Amino acid sequence: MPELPEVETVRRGLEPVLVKHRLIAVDVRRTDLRRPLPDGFSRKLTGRRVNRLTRRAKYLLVHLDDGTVLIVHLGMSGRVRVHDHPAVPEVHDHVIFRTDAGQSIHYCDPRRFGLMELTNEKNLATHPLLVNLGPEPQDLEGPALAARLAGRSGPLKTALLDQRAIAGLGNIYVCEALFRARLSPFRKASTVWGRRADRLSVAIRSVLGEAIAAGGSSLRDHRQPDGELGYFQHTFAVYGREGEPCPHCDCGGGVQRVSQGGRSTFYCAKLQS
DNA sequence: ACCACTACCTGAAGGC
DNA sequence: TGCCTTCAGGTAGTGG
Repeated sequence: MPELPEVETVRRGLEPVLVKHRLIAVDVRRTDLRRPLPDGFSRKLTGRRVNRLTRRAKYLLVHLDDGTVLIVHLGMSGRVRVHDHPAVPEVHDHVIFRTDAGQSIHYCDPRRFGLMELTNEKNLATHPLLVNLGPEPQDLEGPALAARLAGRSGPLKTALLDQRAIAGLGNIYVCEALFRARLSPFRKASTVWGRRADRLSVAIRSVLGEAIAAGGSSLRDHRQPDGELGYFQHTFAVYGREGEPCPHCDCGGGVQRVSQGGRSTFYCAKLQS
């Protein structure tokens, strides 16, 4: 689930739970996420107060009162659940944070592609995980987007997934943005400039903005023991809709699915060029 | 510098 | 019911 809008939704959901609160316990149940949790993870976080919660691309950043910054990535299957009272951990709840307000935050990640790292404010900007990230999509108007795509001979789809070019998009929102912009996923990335780049920029920002707004409306689900995130997918135009009629034309072929770089691309062959 | 491909790990879904 | 294959929102490492 976690692309930029989902991480932003998690950030907003956790803000009232964490900010200005103290971590009174950090229980590590598994250390082997995508990379091992740092040494002394629990000790370094326990007792700290959370000053701010920010986001960079798909990374969640927890800023603590001693200058420590906890970097969290949700990988493919990372989820966060807030419990108002201590709760029995589920199988894939790998890290549990407890706050001085009595709430517990369970970090759940079945595939363990997520990660947690510790750094500090001083080294945050140059941290290896963050230093090569491209700009946030919200900051990229057409010309700036074109500049990020210039010189790239590979397909547009692949370029948009490259976090060094533009940071925060994943497979779903790339498909959706390309459909909105009426651009072919196979088009050479460097051919997107001028009006096409304007269109793509608007499409990216609108699809992310709408997804965040939809996520925001379901934040209360975080609080509920059985609450699942799952809302915006009902509004996908093409993602996961292979074989269904194209929502904006009657091309007959409907939504197609192909594999690009090992990932599924959903698109309409007639509308997107 | 870029690109295609693979690996990491578990679970869900579909075919037989 | 069960076994097998395929696929899934991410990133990083390899070799061409």
